[in-house]
Amino acid sequence: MVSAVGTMPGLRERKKAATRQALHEAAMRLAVEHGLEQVTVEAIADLAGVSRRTFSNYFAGKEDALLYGDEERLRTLVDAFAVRPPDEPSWTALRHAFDDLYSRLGRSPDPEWAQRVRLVKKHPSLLGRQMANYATTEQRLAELIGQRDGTSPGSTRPRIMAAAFLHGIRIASTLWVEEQPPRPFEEIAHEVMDELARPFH
Amino acid sequence: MVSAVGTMPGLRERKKAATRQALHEAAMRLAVEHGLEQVTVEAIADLAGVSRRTFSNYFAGKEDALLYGDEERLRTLVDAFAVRPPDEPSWTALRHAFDDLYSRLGRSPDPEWAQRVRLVKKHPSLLGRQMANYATTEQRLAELIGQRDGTSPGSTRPRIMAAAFLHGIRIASTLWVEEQPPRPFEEIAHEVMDELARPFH
DNA sequence: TGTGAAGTTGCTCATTGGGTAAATTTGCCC
DNA sequence: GGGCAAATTTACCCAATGAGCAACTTCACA
Repeated sequence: MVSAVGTMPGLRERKKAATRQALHEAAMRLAVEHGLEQVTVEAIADLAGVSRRTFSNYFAGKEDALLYGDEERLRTLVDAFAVRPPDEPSWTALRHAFDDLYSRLGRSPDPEWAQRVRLVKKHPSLLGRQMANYATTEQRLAELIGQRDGTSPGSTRPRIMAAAFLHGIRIASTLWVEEQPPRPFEEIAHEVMDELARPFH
Repeated sequence: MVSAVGTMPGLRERKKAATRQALHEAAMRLAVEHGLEQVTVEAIADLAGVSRRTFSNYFAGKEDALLYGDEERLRTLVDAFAVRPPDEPSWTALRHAFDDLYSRLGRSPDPEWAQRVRLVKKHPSLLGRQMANYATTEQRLAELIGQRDGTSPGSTRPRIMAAAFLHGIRIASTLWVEEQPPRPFEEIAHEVMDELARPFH
């Protein structure tokens, strides 16, 4: 067999990733075309070429399937933060991780992403799942920040920083799809981050 | 009839509020006793003395019934902010509104509240709904802040302040139920708010 | 190539959310 | 008090869902 070099995950893992991605894309297509409420799990599974039962093996519901892209985006961001040089202060490392992912990626970070943000705005059920993603990500990120800064576990500082950063990104993305005329995402995000640095009064 | 004085909302409205409250309390009792997953909508309706269909007229699901208390708490907080003197800067007004509701209420702001926070920590489905509540509240609060500060609509500043304040409260409440030994809630909340004022680095 | 593990599928069932229409309760005017 | 209109509850219903189970298929690894 022509084995690929390095850490190719094996056929099994690749197939799983493929069906997961297929289900996600099917959910997106159908939701954009017909609106979320009109989309059944069965239709998604059909379009992805698997059974309804298999859908349940991958996602807890159509909302999860739809937001899988967001989940990945957040995971990537956290990973990028985790590998920043350890001598960087956390907030700097967060902003650098963000810049690495978005600013360098050019203007439109992800063509589907804007659609997803718009879908979330329309459907409250999506909002819940998305916010839940942010909350769990906040947890993981806070732990990483705590390790980096060497603060005692249970300290409030890392949690607040994690929340501020993530919800800053969230707010920036909603502003991004609202703003008229449109501005590039990273510009808005930077503005939000700077705003966070300024004290409230 | 012995009509009550003042702005009594009428029997119809009072009964609606009563059943809503009854459903909420029934959901709480059952969730605390048996765990959220074991609780069916039918059981909640039974305990509240209404039909399953009536439950649906009040809440979209058991999570909503459970988090009704949180929804009210947030509504009260926003209302308290709205009636602060208009010359106060928004951040000051937010903190004063908070103090009015919590500090003056004595040590334990709500005996059920801690239970709810714990339930949300255990069940991800609750986390989603709760975060959705925060997101919609964030929207309303941002509008009020924008009006008070006279910023142009669509400005980023009010949204960020609303998010910072609300998620500050959210983080404070999770810390509150975690912390060992326990500290009063408003102390933790103040600490979090102060932390938010300090710039990140 | 064989053997066990992992993944898929069809079947099934309890639960759910909501449409509809009948029945009941409340508000209000006489 | 009686009666009518509007609001609310309820019973009945159905499509959709999430998940347990057992058979079947595919993959990994020796």
